[in-house]
Amino acid sequence: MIYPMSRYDPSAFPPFAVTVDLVLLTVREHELCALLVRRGEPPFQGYWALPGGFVRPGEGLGEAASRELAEETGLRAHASPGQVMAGAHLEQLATYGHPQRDPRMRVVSVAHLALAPDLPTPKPGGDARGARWAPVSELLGPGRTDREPLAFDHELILADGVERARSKIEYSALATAFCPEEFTVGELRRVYEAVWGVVLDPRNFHRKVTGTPGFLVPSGGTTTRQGGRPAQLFKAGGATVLNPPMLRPES
Amino acid sequence: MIYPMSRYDPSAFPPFAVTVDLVLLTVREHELCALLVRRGEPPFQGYWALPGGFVRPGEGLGEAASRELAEETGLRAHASPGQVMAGAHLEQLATYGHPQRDPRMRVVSVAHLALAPDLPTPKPGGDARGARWAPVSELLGPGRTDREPLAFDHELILADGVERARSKIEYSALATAFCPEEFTVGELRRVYEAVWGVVLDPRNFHRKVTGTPGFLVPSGGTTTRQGGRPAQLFKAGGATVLNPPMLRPES
DNA sequence: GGTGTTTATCGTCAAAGAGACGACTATGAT
DNA sequence: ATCATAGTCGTCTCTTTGACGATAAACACC
Repeated sequence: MIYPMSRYDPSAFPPFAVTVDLVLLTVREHELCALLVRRGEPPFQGYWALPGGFVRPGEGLGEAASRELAEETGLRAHASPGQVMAGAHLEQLATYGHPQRDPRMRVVSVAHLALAPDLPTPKPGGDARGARWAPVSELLGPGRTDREPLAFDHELILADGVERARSKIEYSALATAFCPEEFTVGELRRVYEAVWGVVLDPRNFHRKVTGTPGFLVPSGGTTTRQGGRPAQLFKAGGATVLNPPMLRPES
Repeated sequence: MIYPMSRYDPSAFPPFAVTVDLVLLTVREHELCALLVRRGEPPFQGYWALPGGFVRPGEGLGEAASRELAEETGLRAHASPGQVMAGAHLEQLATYGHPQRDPRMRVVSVAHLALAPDLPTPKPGGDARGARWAPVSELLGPGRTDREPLAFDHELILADGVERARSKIEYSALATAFCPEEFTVGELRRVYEAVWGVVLDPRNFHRKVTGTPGFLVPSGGTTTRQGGRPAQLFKAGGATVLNPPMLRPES
């Protein structure tokens, strides 16, 4: 027995600060982008960072993430089991707790992943600090030694979030979270192309998504906003898992 | 600006206790089992609970989980990116932080998922408390209103861990973590059958796993420990993701 | 030794799905 | 009118799957 009798007494153990950080992704101009905010205080003052903040005393983790999301974007989302509401999807990503990840004290960050459609305001307001949508390729591209690093371990968190999003749109209907309420098959295809960084065959893609039951439901209208022949409009169907999955072309 | 200037000052925010809990799964006698320990102190004194404990001051989350695993089973594992070592796989599962999940104070638990081969000792020693392998079906089965509940929110954590394991053996080579270093195709098939709770066609399964490059590598020998015709022995190959995945029969 | 039982392994066949790509349609731009 | 742009429907082939027959090599029993 190498443990003190107080092993089960939480007050006997050193306190941690708990934060939530948000990997908020969207697709803008055919590129996968993440929301960054500029830090106004040390440490990492002036660095770009993922939006986030401390979990409040009476607040659950998902609640805190949902609140942060609303503060940054005005979007509403529920963090429960990957629920989509008011256009935003929010789910827990992973927790980062390296002892030295914050130089001031022991901080454990519960990162969340949020997927949102392209938002009307390029730089979401509601906060005096600077904020921007940064193309993920500029932040994580290999060999980009010249880029300015993100604060803390946020580059790692971002990479994990992007990887989660990339793999999750394979076997779930989550890609629709990047689209407005009504969208065309072509718009959905461009989401996949942007997130995966590939080009997909429009005909096979069309056959696949329209043939997967519950993925898309026709909403009746058509649109011509992409140019070319008018395209049928769809809404996200009730399906959450895709069986069989969308296949990411092997690179 | 609804935030205090101390928004970025961790010491200005209320402290949390941070624990790691372990969903440690194995396959025993064709059944998926989880390791439970009996609580010796309030709250939930006498209840069965997932093994776990507080994260120490200088310790990372994965480190803490790895230490707990070693304390409970003697197994070594590294939590880094799903690395398998000395027969055990360990990865972060999810974090649970409902404000009232521990009646004493605010505790955030970073749950980890561990997969191990059937261990020699039925009741792992190293700890004075009681411990047992409980079949998952007895803990989570639907409609079992008579079963004794687990401590805290551990039933939820266990359910999430089991679901993660079930889905992860579909598209990764993780099922081999349930097997000893050398194993036969039939033994691997029984792992899938136990975890998924289905029966699989031995011929199609054999074709599938031996045809997936990097999944299995022949180790040269054969064994007859299962009775019947001697079976070829394999070791886990280097592959971590299976493409195409194993398909769970639709129920 | 036979015979049955058990498990492993190979083969065959039909159905489903994926990738490649031709053809046609309906819009706007020039 | 012609062209460019996107969308949609089909066709063909190849791969993979699921169902299942057949054979092989051990052991248990008579």
